[in-house]
Amino acid sequence: MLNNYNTEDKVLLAVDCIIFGFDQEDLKILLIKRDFEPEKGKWSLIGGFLKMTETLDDAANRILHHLTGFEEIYMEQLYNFSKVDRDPAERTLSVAYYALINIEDHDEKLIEQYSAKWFSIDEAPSLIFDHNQMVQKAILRLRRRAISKPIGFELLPEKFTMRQLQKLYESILDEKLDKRNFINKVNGLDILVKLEEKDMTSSRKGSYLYQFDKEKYDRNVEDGITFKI
Amino acid sequence: MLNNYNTEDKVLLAVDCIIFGFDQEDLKILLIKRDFEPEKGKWSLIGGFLKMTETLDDAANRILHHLTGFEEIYMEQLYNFSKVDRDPAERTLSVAYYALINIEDHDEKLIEQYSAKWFSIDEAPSLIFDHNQMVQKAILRLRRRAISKPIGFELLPEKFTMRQLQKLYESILDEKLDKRNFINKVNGLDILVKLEEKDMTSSRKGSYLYQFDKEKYDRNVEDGITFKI
DNA sequence: TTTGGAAATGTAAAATACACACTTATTTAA
DNA sequence: TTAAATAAGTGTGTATTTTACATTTCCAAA
Repeated sequence: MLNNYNTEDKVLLAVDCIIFGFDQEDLKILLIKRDFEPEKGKWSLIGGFLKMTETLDDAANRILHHLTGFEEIYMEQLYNFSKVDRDPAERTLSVAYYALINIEDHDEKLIEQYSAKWFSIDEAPSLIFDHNQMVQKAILRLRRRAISKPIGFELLPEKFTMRQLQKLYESILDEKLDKRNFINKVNGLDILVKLEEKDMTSSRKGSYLYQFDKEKYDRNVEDGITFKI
Repeated sequence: MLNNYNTEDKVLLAVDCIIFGFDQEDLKILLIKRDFEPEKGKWSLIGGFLKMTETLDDAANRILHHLTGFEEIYMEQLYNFSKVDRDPAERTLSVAYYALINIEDHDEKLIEQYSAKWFSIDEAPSLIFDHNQMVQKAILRLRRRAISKPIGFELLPEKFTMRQLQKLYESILDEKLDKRNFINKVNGLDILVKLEEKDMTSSRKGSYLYQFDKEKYDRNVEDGITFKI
């Protein structure tokens, strides 16, 4: 084992992003129609290549910002996919990231510009390379994270109803939850602020809006109180 | 976004392995003293570079096999470390893997040959580059895995006592566990075979040896019964 | 045969998770 | 004005899981 850095192989490193959104009904992912070879015209995750001067997180942020116009997106590194022939054009490894964004205030124009489209996760088309595998892994990771960390709120507008929150979790976990048990549990966490305001769009009675209180949550964490849905 | 693979940067990709072992008392990691620059003489994880013709798993296996002589080591990809200047010699990213091996039957000669040494995780020396960070992350991952998947057995000899198993979990989780509760829980999982044989080394009475029954476990999984310690 | 030391064993209490159905508020249409 | 429709809001008992906890058994060695 010598310090022979020069004789070692160098590879292209792609970063591909699974962008999750939630439209009040379904968990969705944002896909683009590839306008270049190989696999031109097919659907794929949004991605790009790592540059010499940036970290993987930087690259993922750059790519996400480019497509969505957002900074400060919630994002987590997922896995490095390295099958030798995964990209037929050239030996390329890809580090998958998943990101959570509030689907409501994304930039329509950018989405159009890249022929991007939101798909419900169970209606998404087949993707190029190993991107389907990436999505599967992202869903599993999101599931595990969402029950133990308060990241679901990243997918919701700042103010949301209990029902919206419940539907979000139902779509992430892919199972029906009991309304009363869910609300009891969430209230027990003591991390939401109930507002005076009501959302009147979904019913005649209207339903109270809530906000996630990050400071309260952080204090809970310090006190060893854990988030668990 | 064009298919300009040629203009993209290529990087060196290292694979570094956190090798865990268990010596009946402490959780340990295997480290080597670097015999090449940069950071010659310092302790580090064992690692190597990805070759053009192999996957990351292949590379990790190759590296592990090289040092331990084993094939079929339990192994999981952990995370990609990508700070731009993490390796002062050249832009290198590293994919960390952690591995679990039965410390008893590793190859002494190979270990010596590479000036490798086992360290208890809380007595390990400071490591080069970002390797300390890798170890920290590996410990957290191992903790999460070990309570939800029966991977602890990878660290034990084929036949082990309940007490050994408990000590193993105590050292992984870094907390004392109650003997009766632990045994009740483990027995409840219905994945161990109690042997006739006893281990006589630790007491006059001797304690029964157990074996992990993978087939039983697999059947449980099919039946939706989950492992949970 | 006594002694020392680890192995083996069970139960009650507490906390958590789960199942489950009716009332309230409000708008719109009769 | 009253009735009907619709989603919101709310609580309790039961089952399950987790936790706390102490004594007896077995064997070898003295």
